Amino acid sequence: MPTPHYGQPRYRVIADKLRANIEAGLIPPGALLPPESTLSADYRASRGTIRQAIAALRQAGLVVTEHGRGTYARPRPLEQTRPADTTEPETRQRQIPAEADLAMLFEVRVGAALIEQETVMRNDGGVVRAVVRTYRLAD
Amino acid sequence: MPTPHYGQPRYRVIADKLRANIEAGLIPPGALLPPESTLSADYRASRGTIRQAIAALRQAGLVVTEHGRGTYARPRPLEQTRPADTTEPETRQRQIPAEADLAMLFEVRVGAALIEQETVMRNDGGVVRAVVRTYRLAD
DNA sequence: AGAAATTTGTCCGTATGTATC
DNA sequence: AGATACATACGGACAAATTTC
Repeated sequence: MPTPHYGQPRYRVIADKLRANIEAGLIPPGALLPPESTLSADYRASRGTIRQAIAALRQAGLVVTEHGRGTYARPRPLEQTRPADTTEPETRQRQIPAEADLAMLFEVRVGAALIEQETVMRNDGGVVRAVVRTYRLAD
Repeated sequence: MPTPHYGQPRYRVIADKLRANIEAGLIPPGALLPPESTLSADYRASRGTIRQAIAALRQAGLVVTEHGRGTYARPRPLEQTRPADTTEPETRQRQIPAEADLAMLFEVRVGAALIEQETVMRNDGGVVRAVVRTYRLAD
């Protein structure tokens, strides 16, 4: 068999099928995907091609892979309820005692009161993109 | 040659060397990198390994690749122009293992690699006004 | 315009290393 | 310690896009 990739390459096709299975709930969020060896047999593709497909899903944020363990479907493609809320950053504020590193920067004693403001930014899928923590003196 | 990847895998080492060459200006911005076949000979690595290294640079946004044409160094990653302005925020970036709280937010296991970017903002007198720490997933 | 050469893209098979169970 | 599963690396082959002659 040569390597004809008319239209879409095989790894793309396989990635799309896996994506469909995940989004359809056939592979529930948090569950392990079948191991690469099984997928290789199922889709009649080499392991390298399967890995390429999984890499595409990983880059799309649909799965996470852990060495020696497996590849998990991402918890929550979701939404529903709340129309525009998903892109809105969540912010929370609290008072904390200064750790050594922050105390040094602010030139206060360790344990001095600081205000920590934490903002969590997520993408449309609800996956955390970044966490921003801002520290100021309490006063 | 077997496959010993003690410490760092070969593709990582190669990627780092290429990155150094780019950032040192040895490969000027916008210029073509040597073709994969040449890199393969230069670094005594298979083409697949070279492609892995380039993929890492591409993901890092340092290069762009075009089918049939080649891989270009990206115009300007960052830095230069340091006007010694004391009120300018100082930013520093490093990789850290995820603490429990951040691991939970990012949905990774404790100890996973995170990028922490810390910016220290001072007033005219040099007193720290605020510290902003931004966390993202490494890679 | 067309053919050849160049260069990246895809795919396979195999072997071995490393992490987890 | 053994089995399972992902990671790295090699080599070869052919496809597809671009450039060159």
